[in-house]
Amino acid sequence: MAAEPRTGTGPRDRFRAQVRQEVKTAALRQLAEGGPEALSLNAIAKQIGVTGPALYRYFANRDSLLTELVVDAYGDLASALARTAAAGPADPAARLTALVQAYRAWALAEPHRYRLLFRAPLQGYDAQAASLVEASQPAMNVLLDAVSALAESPPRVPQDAAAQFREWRERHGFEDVPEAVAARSTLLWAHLHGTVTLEIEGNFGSMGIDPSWLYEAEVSDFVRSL
Amino acid sequence: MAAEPRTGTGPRDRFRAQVRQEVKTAALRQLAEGGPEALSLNAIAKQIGVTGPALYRYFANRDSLLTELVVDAYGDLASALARTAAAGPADPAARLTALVQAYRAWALAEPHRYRLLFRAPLQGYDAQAASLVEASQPAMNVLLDAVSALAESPPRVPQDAAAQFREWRERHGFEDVPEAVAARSTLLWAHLHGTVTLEIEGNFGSMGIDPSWLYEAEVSDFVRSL
DNA sequence: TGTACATCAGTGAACGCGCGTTCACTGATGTAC
DNA sequence: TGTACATCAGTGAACGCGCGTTCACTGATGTAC
Repeated sequence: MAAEPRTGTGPRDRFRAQVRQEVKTAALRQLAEGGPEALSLNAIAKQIGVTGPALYRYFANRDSLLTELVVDAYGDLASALARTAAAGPADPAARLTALVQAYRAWALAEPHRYRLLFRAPLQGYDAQAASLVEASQPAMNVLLDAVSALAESPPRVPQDAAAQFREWRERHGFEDVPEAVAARSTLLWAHLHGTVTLEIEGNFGSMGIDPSWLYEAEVSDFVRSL
Repeated sequence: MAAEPRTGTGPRDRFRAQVRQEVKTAALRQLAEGGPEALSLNAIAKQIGVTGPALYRYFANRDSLLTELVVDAYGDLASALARTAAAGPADPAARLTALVQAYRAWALAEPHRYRLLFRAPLQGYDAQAASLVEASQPAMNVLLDAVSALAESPPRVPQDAAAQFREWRERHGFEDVPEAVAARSTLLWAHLHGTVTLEIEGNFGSMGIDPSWLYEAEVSDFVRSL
């Protein structure tokens, strides 16, 4: 009943890895179809043609599976952003625009995964565990870089706010990012998150509005504010 | 077993109204303490010292109760904003700042109710029903007014976006609001929502950051963008 | 190449729990005469 | 003011369901000699 005995490359290990992936895929499909809380081990098991208890060969329990999905999603979002940053235009403003669009596109393509990342912890699930905070860094990193490239002379930020961002920066190994840039990036991220959230929850849809314009205004206002 | 037989003012009606209120209060307490999904009729019944089926005297079913909580919350938020607008400073920019703070304060004071309004519908619950869209109008109204007062010359907005907001405006009886103001207000609202959401979910807390500065920057950037 | 053994995936039954909702019924409360 | 009756709040049992998780066990699979 050990959930993760050891990692090797024998035939059994490959089989394990494959089934684990199947389980995760089924879990995501379930999240996508059912409501956001629809993650039932028994239902997943049924979907991959197995009885419930069999899953305990692959995951210690429901929370472990959930955590793994969250970490995967952070990784996926980060690499989507990194890909955009790498392939995008050299002009900093255009690149930031591309990044914002990539962020939006990722959330729209898989709203259930976006929710997994930023929703309140489900039923006593321990989000903000150390491993999760760590997993969320790379995505933020890409944004920070893009804003840095844009802000030649760091914008003004009140002293006490700056102090908090200085600490945050040092705690997470972003030593080379000016605190004002960190602060400004956070603001952009909060705005982006708000727009994305409302869009994926259908709030703009029920207003009959295509929010594309909001994103454009968001970026251009932001650039002008630097 | 009729859930809402008729409304009068006899002693029995007063009793009914009182119990209904008790039920709602218990429901909110439960939402506040348990996770966001923790709304169990049986648990509510136990809390007010009654068996489960008794609740069906007062609410048709779980969804009805939920809907009523949502409508109440919209009303409460709207009146908090209206109170702020009425009592606030005459200067339009200062008043908008006060409104933003009031919005934030309401969400912080009762995060579970804020989530109730803007979260994705819980397990197949039919949000965006007509009655709910209607209930959400008054709060938006206060915001629209404040932005109107601020925007003497309506800011530029792309044609197609303007057209959508024109329709939205007419559908909801905001005929006297310029579409550009509606568009700009929506942008402000989206930004505000993002910051508030991240704050109540504890994302800034886990970064060790006091987000007050973000709200200030938000409003001043917004005012400058008009 | 063939056999013996250890490993491990998966089963089926069971645990205790909670959920929303229905139903027939009891007993108290207000109302009409 | 007193009695008869209708109204209605609340009960307790039951329905069918699903949940995460444990446990002892079977049977297949890979491995070592």
